[in-house]
Amino acid sequence: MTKSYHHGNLRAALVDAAVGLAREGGPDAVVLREMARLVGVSHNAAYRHFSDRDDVMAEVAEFAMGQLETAMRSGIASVRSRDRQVRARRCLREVGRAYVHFALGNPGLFMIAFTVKSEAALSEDRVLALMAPYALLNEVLDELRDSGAMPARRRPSADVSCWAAVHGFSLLHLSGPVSDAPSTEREAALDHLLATIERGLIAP
Amino acid sequence: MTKSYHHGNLRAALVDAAVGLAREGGPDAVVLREMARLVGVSHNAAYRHFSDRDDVMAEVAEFAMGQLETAMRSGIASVRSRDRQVRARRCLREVGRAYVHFALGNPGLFMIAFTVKSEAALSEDRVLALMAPYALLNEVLDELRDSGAMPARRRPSADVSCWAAVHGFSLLHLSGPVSDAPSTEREAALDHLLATIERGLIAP
DNA sequence: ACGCTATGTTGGCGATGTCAACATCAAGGT
DNA sequence: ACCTTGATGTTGACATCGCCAACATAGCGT
Repeated sequence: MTKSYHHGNLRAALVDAAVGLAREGGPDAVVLREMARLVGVSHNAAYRHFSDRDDVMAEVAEFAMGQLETAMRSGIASVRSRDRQVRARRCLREVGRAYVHFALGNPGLFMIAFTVKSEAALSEDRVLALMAPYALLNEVLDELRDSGAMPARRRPSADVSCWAAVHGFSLLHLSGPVSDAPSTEREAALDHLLATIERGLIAP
Repeated sequence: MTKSYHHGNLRAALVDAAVGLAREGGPDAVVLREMARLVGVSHNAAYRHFSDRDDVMAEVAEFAMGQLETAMRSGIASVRSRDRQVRARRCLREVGRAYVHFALGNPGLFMIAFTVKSEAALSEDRVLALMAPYALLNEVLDELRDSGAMPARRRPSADVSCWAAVHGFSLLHLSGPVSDAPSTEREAALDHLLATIERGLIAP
């Protein structure tokens, strides 16, 4: 019955295929006709489930952001400290490390997560899903302030600063001039970056 | 005579057109056939001067990096301090500010500057040209260390940290979730970011 | 049983990057 | 002066892609 004229859940299958393509070759590899080929359906079938290629991209981006969020959450979960301030600081570091590790480990997905057209009309909950990692970072920073580890006056801009640092680090290593650095060196550089940001935020 | 069969300096004209397209619409707008149309020459003419579309992109990227470098240099030139340490710190800030301002002021060019395929066979001097902004940042950081403003042990990873911060900040505002922030707020966030990084690097 | 609507399919259009074959010019050796 | 040669530009074609229109089929409610 799976071979019937109607696929049953073509949409999910197409998203799967799109995610697969995205993993392999990044944004440019997400090709509607190739998705259809993979699923065994004829081109144009996707237009019954997606309005547009951008619509597909947004779907993949949502998936990627979800993956990124769980990666960040498991980073937080790995923190064991009892002291509240120490714990808050560790959480920030682990969130940052998880972010970068996800980006470097899933380059295609990561690139797509930030390829969403701003002009594209996004539904309310889709926007919410795309912002989940950002919201999580904000929680961590709130705790950093509430625990007293960071001066409260730094809180408003801390989110952008932290995000910029790890985001830029990831991109420099993905499509930038330091993309050929060995992983041990890269890890050391990441440690230094996270430490620098932490010092900058913590300093009284 | 300019209307002769042979254009004279088609290559330069094509690069001009490509840069123009890049300014308008970013990487995707750099279309070989459109370049040819703008110059008034038939498609495929570009293949006598460029091996590939990637070759054209590399050319535009080189131009963009050149512009970025001069922007950074004029940022440095605006620093007036006499004290060596203060001066070094100001230079770092102005370089960072110039980087971000260039990115936000020339989104298309900036995006292309970091779109160069790593696999593409780049000539030695082309690689050098593409790394010029990076080299300039390194000079500034060397002076920050030599002046004693920054502990020497921080020097090795400082380049990546600084670059990551401003690069990430730029991208978050260009294609990220904070792209709709008003410019005054954006400028304040940039100040905070630069201050945070500076604190993180300077701290003993 | 009938029809309505969601879902797939076929065919086509315009655009793009790239290749192959051809045309034209500019220069230089004889 | 002429003719060859290599560089430069053109024409035409092919494959691929996103998207639109027209058509076909299946499943569901009445």
